[in-house]
Amino acid sequence: MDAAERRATVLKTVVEEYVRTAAPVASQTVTESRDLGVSSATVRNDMTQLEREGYLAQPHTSAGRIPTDQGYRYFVDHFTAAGGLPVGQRRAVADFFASTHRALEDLLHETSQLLAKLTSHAAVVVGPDADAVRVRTAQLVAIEPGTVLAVVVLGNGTVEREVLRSDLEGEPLNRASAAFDVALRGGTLAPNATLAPTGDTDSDTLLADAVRAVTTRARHVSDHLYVGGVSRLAAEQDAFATTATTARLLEMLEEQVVVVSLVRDLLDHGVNVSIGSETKVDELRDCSLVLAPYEVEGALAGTVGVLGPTRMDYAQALAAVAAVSQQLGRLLLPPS
Amino acid sequence: MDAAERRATVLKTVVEEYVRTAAPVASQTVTESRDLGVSSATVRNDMTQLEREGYLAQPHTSAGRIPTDQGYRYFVDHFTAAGGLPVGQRRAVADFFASTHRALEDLLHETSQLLAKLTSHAAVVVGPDADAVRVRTAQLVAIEPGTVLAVVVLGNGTVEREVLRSDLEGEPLNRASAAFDVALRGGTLAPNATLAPTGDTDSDTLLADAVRAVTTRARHVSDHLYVGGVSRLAAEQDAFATTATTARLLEMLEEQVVVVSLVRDLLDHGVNVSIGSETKVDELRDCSLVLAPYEVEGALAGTVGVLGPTRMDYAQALAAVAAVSQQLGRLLLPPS
DNA sequence: AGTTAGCAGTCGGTAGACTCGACTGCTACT
DNA sequence: AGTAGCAGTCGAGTCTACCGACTGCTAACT
Repeated sequence: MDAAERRATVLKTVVEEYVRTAAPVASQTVTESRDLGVSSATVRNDMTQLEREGYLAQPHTSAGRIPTDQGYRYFVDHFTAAGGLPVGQRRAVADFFASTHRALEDLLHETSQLLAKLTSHAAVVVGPDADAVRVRTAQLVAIEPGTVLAVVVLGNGTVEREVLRSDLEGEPLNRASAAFDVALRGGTLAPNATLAPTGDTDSDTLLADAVRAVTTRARHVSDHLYVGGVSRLAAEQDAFATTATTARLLEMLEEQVVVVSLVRDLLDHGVNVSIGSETKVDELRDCSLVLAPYEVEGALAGTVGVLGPTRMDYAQALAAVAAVSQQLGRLLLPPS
Repeated sequence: MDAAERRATVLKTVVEEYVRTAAPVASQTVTESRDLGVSSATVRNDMTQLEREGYLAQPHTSAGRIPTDQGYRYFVDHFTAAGGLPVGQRRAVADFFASTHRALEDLLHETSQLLAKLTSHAAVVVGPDADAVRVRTAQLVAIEPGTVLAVVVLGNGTVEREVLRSDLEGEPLNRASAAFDVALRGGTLAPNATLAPTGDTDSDTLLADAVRAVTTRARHVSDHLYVGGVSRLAAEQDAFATTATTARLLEMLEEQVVVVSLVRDLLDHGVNVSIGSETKVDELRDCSLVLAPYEVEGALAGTVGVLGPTRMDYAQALAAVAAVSQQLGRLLLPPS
């Protein structure tokens, strides 16, 4: 083992110990927890170099080292190769997805809670970008006198519906419904569908209403963020500076839009783990995001992620998001 | 002003001051903030008596007094008569409900956030008990080959839908749909509807499926708890003993079921304000709930509430829930 | 050159002593 | 019944000293 290799091992050990104990790691702790065949003095030298290179930091002069964001980054990139989930957890995931038969919203919500439970951190589930989901079928149905329901089935299995006011019924409604289907089917819900006039004013009005309602609503729903395990954030308080920090974090999660676009943005750039200040969002300075996309029929359908302090068990989090995203994607496959 | 009357005023002042400053209130503070025409020594005597009677407590010997739960109770029962909301807030509520046109779920969710913003506390919105909502209309619609959508319109304006697998279409589906409507219309979604056989096996199967799916789902949805402003809870940390307390509180809110049944239970007993340990739930020992039911067409449709520390501006919270619940009820009126 | 033992130096955290000041409760007086 | 005044209590803040957990350096060793 040459010197560079040993330093990498020292870094690895520091990260693991720090994640485990939350206390700065001393050189002696390193030599004790792992047989490097060198003394603590040598480790000390390695540590000073790792600090010079930016992988470690010292909270104060006479203390052990803690990893910097860069240190975690190196750890994640080099030491977290595809670990599986422990059997117990793997089973929990399987059970959850086997026993479930819920509407999509509930499923996603409960998935976020499952992930939170698995990792003991907060978890997020983000729906697919509205522009990326294709319409499988669309129609208009009279449900009460004066009330029409617009129903849209999406590629990821969601059924969106929107209540509309209209006195249309019978054959004119059927024509409007057919036109509605033509306008949307196969396309995305981006609000740019061209509407073929049906030749009937009432139908045209209803049609326009329906398309507008459905497109705006779809955008709304697909930008929805499901958050599970927020209580973990409060429990992890000590990792954050002040209670005000936690409050700001919760606020951001409630606003949803920031996190949703952040998650999408990260995945667009192929990033699966974003550590501390790598995430450019100030509120997330002390947090890391571990993400995995889930796919339905080969198409990106959404993202699951874990949100925890930078001091997090990345290997475990990666295994958890991988397992959950895979199972979730399988479950969402239309049972054709 | 006789002695008893003065003591009540002292109690009132202590509550108001403590709510404002979060610091134990000294006898001198009372005489300064309100012209009682007596000296601080007299107030001290009043305070000892109020303490003996259980309305006030001393954190330690040489400190001012803080209200007990019983003290808050007296305050709420005697000094919070029907205050209105300040114009600015009243306007904010009106604007919110005027500009909104959303699906019910989103509306309730955003209502909880509105209420949180108004009061600077966490807010909850609880849907109506599933057993209390009547079905306005129900039907089955083919949306894709092999897929049928069960649509149920409820008395409070909700539209529930459930995706079912069935190859039924055309006339047999229409018959099943009619039977579905007959089975549910006018009744509640309690899972006890009697199903009249249609004489066709496939139809009967679908019908049974649909009824089962809809009843279980409705129960699920109506037990849903919308929580807004959780970040406020974190910000109010100092009111709670430890960060662990906050975490437990958040956990409970995430579980939903405890809070939902608690809220329903309280309202069933005509309680609008539940203070600290009056709420028998341990996690809520330091919290108060201020509730107001909202009604649609004279029937109880749900509840809005504020969840904050016992040290809360009750008058303001009461005004806020009253304004919001009233407007929400009005908005949910079917625009007939 | 890399490694090591040993030792001096740094600094956070804790414990104890002390003071300050914010209150109360009591007593004696009006 | 109400008040003034005073003694007494106790939390909170400050200061000091000290311990101990580490490091960084130096000099010796392989």
